[in-house]
Amino acid sequence: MSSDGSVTGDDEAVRTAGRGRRGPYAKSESRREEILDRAIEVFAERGVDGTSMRAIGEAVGVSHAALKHYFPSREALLVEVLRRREARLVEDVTARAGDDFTSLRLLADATVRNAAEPGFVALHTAMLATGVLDPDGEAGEHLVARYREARGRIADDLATGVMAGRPITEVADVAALLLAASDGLQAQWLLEGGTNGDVDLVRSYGLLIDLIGTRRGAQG
Amino acid sequence: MSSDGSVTGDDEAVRTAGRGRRGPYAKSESRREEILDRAIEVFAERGVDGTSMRAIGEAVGVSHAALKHYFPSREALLVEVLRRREARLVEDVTARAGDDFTSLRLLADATVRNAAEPGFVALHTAMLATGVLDPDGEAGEHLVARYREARGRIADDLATGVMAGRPITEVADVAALLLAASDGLQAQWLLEGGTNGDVDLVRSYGLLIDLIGTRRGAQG
DNA sequence: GTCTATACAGGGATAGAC
DNA sequence: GTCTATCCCTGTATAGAC
Repeated sequence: MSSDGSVTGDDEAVRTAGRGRRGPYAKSESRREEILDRAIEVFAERGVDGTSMRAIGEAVGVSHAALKHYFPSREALLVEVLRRREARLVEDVTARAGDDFTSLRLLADATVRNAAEPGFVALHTAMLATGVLDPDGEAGEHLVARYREARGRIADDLATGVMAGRPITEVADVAALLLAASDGLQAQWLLEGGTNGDVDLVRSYGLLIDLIGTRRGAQG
Repeated sequence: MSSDGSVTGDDEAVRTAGRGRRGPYAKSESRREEILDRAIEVFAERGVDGTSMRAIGEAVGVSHAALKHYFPSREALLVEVLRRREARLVEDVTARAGDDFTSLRLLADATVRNAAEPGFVALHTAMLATGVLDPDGEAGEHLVARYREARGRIADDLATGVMAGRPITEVADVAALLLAASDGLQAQWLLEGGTNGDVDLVRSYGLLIDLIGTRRGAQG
């Protein structure tokens, strides 16, 4: 689901990432990684709202203001957490899929994974709202890119698969619909208390996938 | 879409709403209404993030702390704004629908209305995230009730309409799916800059409705 | 480059005036 | 019942030490 495979997603950081030399950003990079690790720990323990800059700073052992040398804002830091998680999810799901994977199958697998990580689903929902309120902010820019890339990839796959021969606008709409339903169902699922609640995330999403995979008769 | 038709949605307030007598809550009620009116003005001018308690307080002419006598929190106040808007939307859409309205048609009409009010769509998305992060908070409680009611009503309508004869779980899943797709598409739509962007909210949602209305072959 | 100190605005909570 | 004053905690911003 990520728009790229990088873990850091930071242009400057990428320049030196993984190399042993002591370049201008070498230390920054490892420090960034450490801060992210701590942030994820705090996040796992206290949730999104509990992950304050001061709490992360405490976990790292520095003042909250020091974090701004590595992340311009709390929003940017949380986006980075999200980015990491997305990259990990893509890896895991594509690995599991083996040879015969389609976007539809990938999406279904990702949903199963999501159902096992309610904390990250909540983070995604929160960042989506943040991005919507400010599309030019860190969350917004990341999500715009991520959704564009995902819609494009899904649409391509659909166009050469189950929707071969359909008009492009319809294919594009279905791609948007697939991502939208995932986000919306996740929200209702969390609202109902997750897996124990009345909303069955995996089953409902599976229904949409079936609907698209087996549909007939739409005039086009 | 609201779980009820009330504008205030407050049990105590409802007791005296609309009556002329000077009961214990009469003054509170008109003051609440005034605050909400001002809040909506501030909200329209400065957006969700700009609608601080202090800003509303200024518009009303009191300190931000005074607002707490009418609304326990900013979250509660914004939920009330949302509630009002939902009630208005239901009125307008049902009025327009005339005799032959189904949930499917109503949902499509509501989407057209939503596309004309991006500010409120953003508010809804923001409150949804707030509710997800804390389902027991004001936003969470309202949304849980609202979605349950909406899912139930849509499911009933589907069961006696286009989905007659289908298994109940499938009908319930489609109901959740219809609300989910609406929320998710709205988010992508706002992310892409609204009506001028690459995501066509009304068209994409219409496609889902067509998909459900004309579907065949799903094994039941 | 890394970090502390500090100041400011926001939401929330409480005490107490009237 | 209505409201101000005030305090706490948060994210953010800046100055400046090293």
